[in-house]
Amino acid sequence: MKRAKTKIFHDFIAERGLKSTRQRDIILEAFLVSDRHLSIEELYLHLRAAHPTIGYVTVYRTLKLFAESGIAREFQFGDGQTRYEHVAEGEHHDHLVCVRCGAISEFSNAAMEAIQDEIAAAQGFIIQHHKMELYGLCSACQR
Amino acid sequence: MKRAKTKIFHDFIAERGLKSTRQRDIILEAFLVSDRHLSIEELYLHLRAAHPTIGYVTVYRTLKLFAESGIAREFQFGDGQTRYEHVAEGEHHDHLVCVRCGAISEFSNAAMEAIQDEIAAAQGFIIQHHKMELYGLCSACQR
DNA sequence: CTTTATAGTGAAATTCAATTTCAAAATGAG
DNA sequence: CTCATTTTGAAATTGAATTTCACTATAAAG
Repeated sequence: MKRAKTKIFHDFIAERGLKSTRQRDIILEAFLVSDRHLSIEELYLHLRAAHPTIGYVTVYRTLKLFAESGIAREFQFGDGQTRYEHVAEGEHHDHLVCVRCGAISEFSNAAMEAIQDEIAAAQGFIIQHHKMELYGLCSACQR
Repeated sequence: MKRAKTKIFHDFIAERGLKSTRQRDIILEAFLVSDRHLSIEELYLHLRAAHPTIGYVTVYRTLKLFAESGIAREFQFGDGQTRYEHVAEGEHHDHLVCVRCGAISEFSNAAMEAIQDEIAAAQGFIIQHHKMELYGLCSACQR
């Protein structure tokens, strides 16, 4: 899985005539090993411990490249930071976001997708993608 | 409807010990008559034609007040601007967003809400609110 | 109808993350 | 190794939201 994404990204780099650099490899490794849903800032700070020479901008640009290559996806939850999550090929899921602790968990539901298609069809709308997030309290934060 | 919201807002102003001002009335009137889903910028520019002395900041603060009073709701679609939409009491709906022309239409679906509740319950999550947007091409933009 | 304490206004300044710029450094094709 | 091209990282810029502050308007009390 991790290996597969590494290959996808390296292939992407090659196809586009881009260069393989030490920084990109380090950032890729850190991203793949990380929790899902990291923001640029979070990944940058995390990396800085072991690699103080890698700049915020490089992390920013590299995450963009991950998104373009298809191994990551950009997300906006309500906190003003752009987050990047891992993408498993073919898989789609939505999110549960805890408004207290910020934890993000995932779910997917075929019935829901079916209803979305019906709704869109009824209005002659062609869906390209969607966003579905449930905000509330995770079980740990209920007290 | 429009009258009802005017009253709700005026009551809110009174309860909070805030003051009724010419600017607030003008902005309220313009908001209620407007298309739904206006951004601060859009409403500000629209107002400026007839009321050049009203500042951006006042529109910004007044829209926030509308949201607090319950007659409006803040929304983030993908375009970097915060938008405000009219709220009908008790009513909830979701959005279809055209990625080409930016048109926003609405729908609501009871079955979908039921599924959301099931999903949350299964994870011991308590939903406070949700966000559901379908992005794609509206019928007018398919060609 | 004043007075006066309080809230509101608007311009300018600030914040905050994202994005761009640019000179120096690294990569890799030949 | 050489050189054209891409990358990098710091600094600058952008764009929207938000805060500050001096001045003005509101409305409650007298």
